[in-house]
Amino acid sequence: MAGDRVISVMVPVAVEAPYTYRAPAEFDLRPGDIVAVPLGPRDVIGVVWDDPPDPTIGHNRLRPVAAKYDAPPVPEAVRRFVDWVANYTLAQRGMVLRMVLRAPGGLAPENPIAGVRRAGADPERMTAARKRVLDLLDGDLAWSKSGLAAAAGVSSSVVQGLVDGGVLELIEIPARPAALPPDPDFAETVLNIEQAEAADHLRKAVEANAYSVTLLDGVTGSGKTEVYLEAVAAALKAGKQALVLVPEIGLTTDFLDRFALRFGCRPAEWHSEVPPRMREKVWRGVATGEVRVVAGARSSLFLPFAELGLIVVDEEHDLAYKQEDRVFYNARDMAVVRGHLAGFPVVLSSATPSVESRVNADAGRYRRIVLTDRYRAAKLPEITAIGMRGNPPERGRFIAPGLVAAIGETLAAKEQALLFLNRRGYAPLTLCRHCGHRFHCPNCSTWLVEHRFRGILMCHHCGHTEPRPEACPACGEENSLVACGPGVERLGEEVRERFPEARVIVMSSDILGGVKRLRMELQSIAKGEVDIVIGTQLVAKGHNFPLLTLVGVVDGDLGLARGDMRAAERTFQLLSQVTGRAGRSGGASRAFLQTFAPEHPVMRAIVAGDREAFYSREIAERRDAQLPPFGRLAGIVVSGPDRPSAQSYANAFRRAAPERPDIAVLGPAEAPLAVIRGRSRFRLLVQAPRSADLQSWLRAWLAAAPAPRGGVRVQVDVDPQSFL
DNA sequence: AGGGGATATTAC
DNA sequence: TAATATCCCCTA
Repeated sequence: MAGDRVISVMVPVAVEAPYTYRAPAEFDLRPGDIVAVPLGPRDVIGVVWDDPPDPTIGHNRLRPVAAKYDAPPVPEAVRRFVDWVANYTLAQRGMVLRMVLRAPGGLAPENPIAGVRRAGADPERMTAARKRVLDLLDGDLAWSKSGLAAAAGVSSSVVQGLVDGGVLELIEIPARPAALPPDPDFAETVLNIEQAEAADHLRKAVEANAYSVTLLDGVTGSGKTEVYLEAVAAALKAGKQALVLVPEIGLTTDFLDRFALRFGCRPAEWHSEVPPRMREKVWRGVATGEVRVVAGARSSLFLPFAELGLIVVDEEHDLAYKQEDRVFYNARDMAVVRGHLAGFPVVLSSATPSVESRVNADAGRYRRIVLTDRYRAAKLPEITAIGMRGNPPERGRFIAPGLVAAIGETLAAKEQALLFLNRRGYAPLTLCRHCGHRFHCPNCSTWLVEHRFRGILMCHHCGHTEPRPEACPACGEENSLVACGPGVERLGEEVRERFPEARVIVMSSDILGGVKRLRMELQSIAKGEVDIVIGTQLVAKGHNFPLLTLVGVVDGDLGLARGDMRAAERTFQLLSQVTGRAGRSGGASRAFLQTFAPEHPVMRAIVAGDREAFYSREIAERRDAQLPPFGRLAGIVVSGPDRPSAQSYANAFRRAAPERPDIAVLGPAEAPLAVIRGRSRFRLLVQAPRSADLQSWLRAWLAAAPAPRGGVRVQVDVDPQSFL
């Protein structure tokens, strides 16, 4: 039609480029505007994008934009971020945009709450219920309709009756905001000298209003949170929004409370447990600028902040920052990119930084601030290694004599102990004493883990479960099945036998009752209602156990066995975090580390409390490691029901290989990496030292090689630094 | 023939 | 991604 324009709209589906639509002139659409557009049989939400419209789409095929939402436009910085992330992760731009638009209800302005207020004389007929309502309505005060009914203990029809009789008048109360505005001057934190200097640096970085990355590297209990909250305060004072990324916010009430002590109220939260209504509120508040601070899981990185001026990544080394489905990204790295694109500082905080971040700091790309003192007189525990060859537990037991003695002493002193074993369930392997049969997962190449409490055998890889039989399925022998090795359930059994009077709790991610129960259990531990806590890595992360004076690590070597590049790093991080749980409130504390390899560099670094020893060794080791040469394919990993075509795709790679001697191709059978979720999808896992070269090479390769049906996905697990 | 499951195609 | 089309295998 005359006056109509042709525009590009990015839709949240798996497509790379925006679609082209006809825009009725009265909409006056500009890039960033949120619209509804027809797509196939339905209408979807889309965003007007900056790409020039595709001229090859015939004008008669163009469909008109259906509506424009009355919502703040998606800011330029967020649009460029979507483009960048899609390009880097080799995901479709539409799928990245989808992560931005994940609160569809957030687009309509929120309905005000129905409220009432006293308007006329007493009703003609007074009842007891009516009187209770009117007694509450003293003066001019407005109440929400439902709140008033609840407070007076009457049904809402009583209130409605008073409205109909003209005694009350209906008014509109604005809906409550997602979060109150945090006050940067609410309560100044008392910092030690080291912290004050660090806070000062961060404050200046925020005031500079320019891109920078600071690695806040401080031992457990050195008060990193207090320091970076000062950066948040500076951002608030500068009129900017701030985002604090945390690995699993659903579980850290502790953090929210500390935030409230500093700023007078809690931040807005964003994570999977936030109910839909609240999500919408937060999304809208972030876009309008009403919400000033968000604490959120990795997906909060894609919120449409109107004026973001700071991102803090807490526990930056945590693996929970990696998303490994649909769009593959590491939120820590993408936070750095977000700061770079919009020109604001990013703070990475950890007691055990990732090796990548340490290397970036050493190379001068990040500024590193080290906090060495523990805060508020807390002391790091004294750590002792127990060599399992020289000092083994009794047969059928898993706690070494030295650790048993230490637990006894701790109980006698009315103190709290934590036993850490990173293995869920009762026993990692079940076999038949008679014929030697071992229980395998039918889908994976792993053993089935016994969960005795639930009476099942379970695969921790794919989730397959089967009941634990009475007789051996191979030879039919009764009562011949034996459990081999310990899991936390079995450890609990041993502890209850040895210390029958102690109050014991076993915590792992498969306890029933979810987050609620977990929070309650953590509270009862903090109140001292538990003597011995036994747990998997759940207990290593973030939770504060103020009464803990003893930590025992039962099988410290567990994580080292796996052949992946980061095994040593992960073990170092986990053991540092879990031993650091002890002694946070001051006083003497101890940790024992049971290990088969006390001479292993990771174990020695933990026992000596020497972080630098670990990092210098690990960095040197990786620098000298025989990395696959540039462009070498480390493997093709395939899953799903589509094995034959996976095989043929692998063969296509093999045929291409002779022309590129630097490419090694491995089919699904030999792929060194385990199964991926997703159906009939292929993913190349690629390692290369220089990601920029790799990216351009991959792009060229993908352009030259026809993609198989179902598509190719490529995950590049490298640092994005070299792109910036 | 026709149901059900898996897989392929398409959307401006 | 979500809706729809297509293909394949099975039973009857």
